[in-house]
Amino acid sequence: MTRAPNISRQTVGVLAALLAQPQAWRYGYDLSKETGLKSGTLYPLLMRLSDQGYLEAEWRQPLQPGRPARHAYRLTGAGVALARQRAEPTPGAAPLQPSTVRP
Amino acid sequence: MTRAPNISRQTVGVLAALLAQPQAWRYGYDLSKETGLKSGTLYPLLMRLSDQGYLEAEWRQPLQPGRPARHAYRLTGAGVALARQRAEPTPGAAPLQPSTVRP
DNA sequence: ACTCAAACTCTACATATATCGCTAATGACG
DNA sequence: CGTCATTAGCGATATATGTAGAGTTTGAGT
Repeated sequence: MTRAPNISRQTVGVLAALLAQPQAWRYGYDLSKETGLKSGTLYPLLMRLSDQGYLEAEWRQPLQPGRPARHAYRLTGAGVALARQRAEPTPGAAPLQPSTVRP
Repeated sequence: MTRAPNISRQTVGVLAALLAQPQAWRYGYDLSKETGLKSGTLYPLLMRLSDQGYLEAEWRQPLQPGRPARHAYRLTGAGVALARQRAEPTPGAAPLQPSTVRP
């Protein structure tokens, strides 16, 4: 391993958005508008987190025909833990060693 | 009525494309590439012809999730007749009165 | 400090359909 | 010929997700 995964500003932003309502299913399109990320950044990011077990993903049928189906995402238990770790750097806590941050 | 419907170059182009294989179901996206028409021109046109009974339309589920469903179109009997009328101006035939062109 | 490779971002493009608002073409009628 | 209503075209934008390839960032090891 030459680099810690899931620590980028963009990833942290998505985790924070998901952590705001940890049990809600969120759509990629809505997350992209909320975080300002473009599809080429966001969707690979969501797929990575999903592959790593931090998100669960589900397809939803479109309400209107002619619109694409929607991919819904939600944090798993591990995802909530990761998001808390990244989103709340525990300001007054014990000095955080760099290696602590990596899973 | 102040103007004859379905006589524009664009409409005739679509009718000609459909007439090439009169019983095949064709997708809007493919027709747009074949005829060079942009979506803002093509889809309203297809919907008009469909509303007027010249086309039958059917939704097809996408092969991959995440892609939009496809709207398939095919000429009806009336559609074939209209397309022949428009596509083959019968060069040596009797002089075509303007009113003949209107349905 | 320097190199190296994995992890990641970003622009552009592709898939498909549809609506909105302004403009242009058409042809009947005066 | 000019006016006027109807019909249609067209660019822009929206809905949603995804891939490709080039480039950047990061941190471990030297």
